[in-house]
Amino acid sequence: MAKGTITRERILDQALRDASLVGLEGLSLGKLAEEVEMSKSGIFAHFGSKEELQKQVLGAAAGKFGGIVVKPALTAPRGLPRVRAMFEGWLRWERDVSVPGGCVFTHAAVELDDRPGPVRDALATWQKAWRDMLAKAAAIAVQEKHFRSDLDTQQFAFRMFGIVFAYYHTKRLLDDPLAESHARAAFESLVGWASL
Amino acid sequence: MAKGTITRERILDQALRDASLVGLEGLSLGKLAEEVEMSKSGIFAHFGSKEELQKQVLGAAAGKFGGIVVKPALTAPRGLPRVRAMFEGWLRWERDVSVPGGCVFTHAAVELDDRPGPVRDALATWQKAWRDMLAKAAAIAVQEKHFRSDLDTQQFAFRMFGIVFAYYHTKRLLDDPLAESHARAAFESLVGWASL
DNA sequence: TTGACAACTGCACGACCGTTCGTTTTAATA
DNA sequence: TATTAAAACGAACGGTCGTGCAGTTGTCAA
Repeated sequence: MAKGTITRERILDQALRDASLVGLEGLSLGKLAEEVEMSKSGIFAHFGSKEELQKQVLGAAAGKFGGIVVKPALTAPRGLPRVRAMFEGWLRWERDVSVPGGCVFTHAAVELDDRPGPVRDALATWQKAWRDMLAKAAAIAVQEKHFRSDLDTQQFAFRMFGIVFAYYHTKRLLDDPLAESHARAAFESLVGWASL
Repeated sequence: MAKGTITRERILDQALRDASLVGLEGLSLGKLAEEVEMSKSGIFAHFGSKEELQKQVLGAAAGKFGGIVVKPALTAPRGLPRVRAMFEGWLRWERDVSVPGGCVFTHAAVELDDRPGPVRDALATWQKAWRDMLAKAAAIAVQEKHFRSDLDTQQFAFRMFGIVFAYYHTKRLLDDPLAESHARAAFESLVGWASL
């Protein structure tokens, strides 16, 4: 692997950690430069603009998310087990060391929902893809007869998002240690609702 | 009313609109000064620090929230009707003209969850108060025998938060026109779960 | 009408922002 | 080892940020 690529990945790893803490807008080239012990212009040269850096941070996050959540879930058996694996993976992702400040997508979603532009577009695309993966997994669970046949799979995905957002909020802002048990209870109830 | 008070309220109204779009960190005294047609230092003099401005913006938001959501809900009959009124008020709040960028609490919650300080503390206090109001309303619904007696009211509040967060995300970032119907469906299902 | 105080302005400050550019160092290649 | 391209640096740019402060304007009571 070329040296430039290695450096770029080190920068992106750190930028991802920063972004999970302060958001994509909060990213600072100067701060980043200190953290990876490079010059500001050296970092800048790798991306050409802050916006490009932000896009690549989102891409890096999507890569990690794929490894931590999506890939393991796809090895789980089709149907309910896979849906469960997605939920468990999602909770795991929120705690992962690569995003010490919590899910960077959640942070970015709130930051960017009123700021049109390519970064927002990229984020919306990732988020829709994940939502549709959840809905698809639910549809497969219907096929496998784990879920009832008249299930609204988009509604199912909507509720799963809700549970994870509430988990994020309850745990991170409210510092409530019961957040995880509340999330699991809500998920089990959701599965029950989908099953019959 | 003293002139200073009137000006301060005009500033806070505009700051609240700004904060709903760009967050509390994104607030800028310079931008605010243009918008209310005052000097930057004139604005600054009213608050003494940006942090104090942020706290007062949260306070102003809490005031509006009280008027738009809490007060109407408390005039609704005890029990399920009041719980419904809270949900409907919450959706109304997200669309209110005073917060064109959506719920300022949601934005601030994500921004501040990793930034300790008095602003974060103030926000967490407001949010816990609202969560506990929801739980209390559910408890009253249990009293009134609208909800089952073994209902976990904190879990109920957790799920209601989840539905509203998912609504916010689906509507604002994903631009999905079905967001509201998904939210209502999820809420009705929640009420069903709590009822028996 | 005058005096006193609140409200507001204008200017300047140091710090940090993203970005540009010419130069120097480092690494790969022949 | 000599050549060449990639990678990183350092200094500077124009701009915005929150903050401080001396001075001007406006308001209201005596």
